[in-house]
Amino acid sequence: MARRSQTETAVLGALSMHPMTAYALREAIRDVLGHFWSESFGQIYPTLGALEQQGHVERREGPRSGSSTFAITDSGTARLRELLSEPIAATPPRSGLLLRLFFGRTLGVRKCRELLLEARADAERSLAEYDRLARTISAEEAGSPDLPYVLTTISAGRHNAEAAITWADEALALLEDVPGDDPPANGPPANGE
Amino acid sequence: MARRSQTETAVLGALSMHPMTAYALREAIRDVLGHFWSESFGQIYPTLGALEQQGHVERREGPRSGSSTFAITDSGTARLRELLSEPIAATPPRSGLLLRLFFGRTLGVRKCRELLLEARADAERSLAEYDRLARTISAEEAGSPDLPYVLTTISAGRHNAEAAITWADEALALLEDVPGDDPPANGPPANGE
DNA sequence: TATGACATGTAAAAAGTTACATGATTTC
DNA sequence: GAAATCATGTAACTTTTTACATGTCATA
Repeated sequence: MARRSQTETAVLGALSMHPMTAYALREAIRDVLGHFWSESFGQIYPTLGALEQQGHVERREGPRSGSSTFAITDSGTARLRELLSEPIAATPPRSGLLLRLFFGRTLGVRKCRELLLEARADAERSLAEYDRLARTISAEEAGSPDLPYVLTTISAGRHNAEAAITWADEALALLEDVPGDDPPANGPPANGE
Repeated sequence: MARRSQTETAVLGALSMHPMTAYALREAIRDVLGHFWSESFGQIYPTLGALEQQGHVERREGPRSGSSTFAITDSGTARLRELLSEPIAATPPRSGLLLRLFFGRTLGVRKCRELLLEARADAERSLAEYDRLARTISAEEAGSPDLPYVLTTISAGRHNAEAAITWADEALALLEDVPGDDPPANGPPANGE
């Protein structure tokens, strides 16, 4: 699955739930899909244009003069089904946190602890945000056939956040026992930055 | 933190553990950092070259004629410490699995179940791999000051994999109750929207 | 002496991000 | 009537991936 077609998936998918303007699409992708997917806005308009040309979406009159609402067409739904059925392209992992911890000897125990505390706090915040989101969406979309699927993805986020908290606590405990070097050696230890 | 400097971090970090050839560096980045970080190999040689010019790494005679072993210098260690201290650049999430599940109504319950079973199996495999890795590294690096940090990152992988398994089971149970539509062939699912 | 692992690199293409440019409409 | 938000788009830039080109050494 070429990368480009993943933008297509996100756009068609969002439109499969409600017709909306390109602007609303941006926001939906940022605020709702945002928890597990990201699209750069620079790609949305070109993709929408291409989808329109292919007849997968239809441009209708928008809420304002000069604005358009886009709706998915039957062929768009078929295309979406096709895209969703393609094998999942593995996204290479990139965790800046783990990269830093891995080289913790050089970074120093103290800073590692700080990073872990931050990560823990972030995860707590995410947890609260997922709960809020689940409540909001359950209310807004009550009875919608999309609801169980949406709740499933939110639950994935919850589980990840919970795992992050457990892990951080464990790692903090483990680092207790590590000699508190705080970078020894040569270089400027407690300075710059 | 510009993207480029993250490649620098990975390269300097790996060399901070052992001096090695560029080839071994590639493998270390693929096999060890690979669980939470990825670098495209096309960047490693140019980055090494730049680091050499800046005096952060030193080229020594390698194990073969024409090959070189690279070692980190004092200024390289200082630079690494600097890079590790920079704020973590948030990497935008991109989960192909969640993107598909989110639009599960269009994809169909059956295929969603298949995806979840696959994800569960993947997580089980990861779990086994993390255990193997932890054993190998504990033996190979016994007593190394890097060991606790390395084990911490492996533990993060374990926790994630465990969370994925719990979540998948939960999601599978939840999807039991969803009307088994399995998209009415090709036509629009519930309507035209 | 052929195969596979070791070893070093480059160039072109694709993808993604960012910042900008522009204007309409609502709300305070 | 000023500010915030809604709305649409483009261009330049950076990053990343992929595929390729080349050669050495051990070993079976």
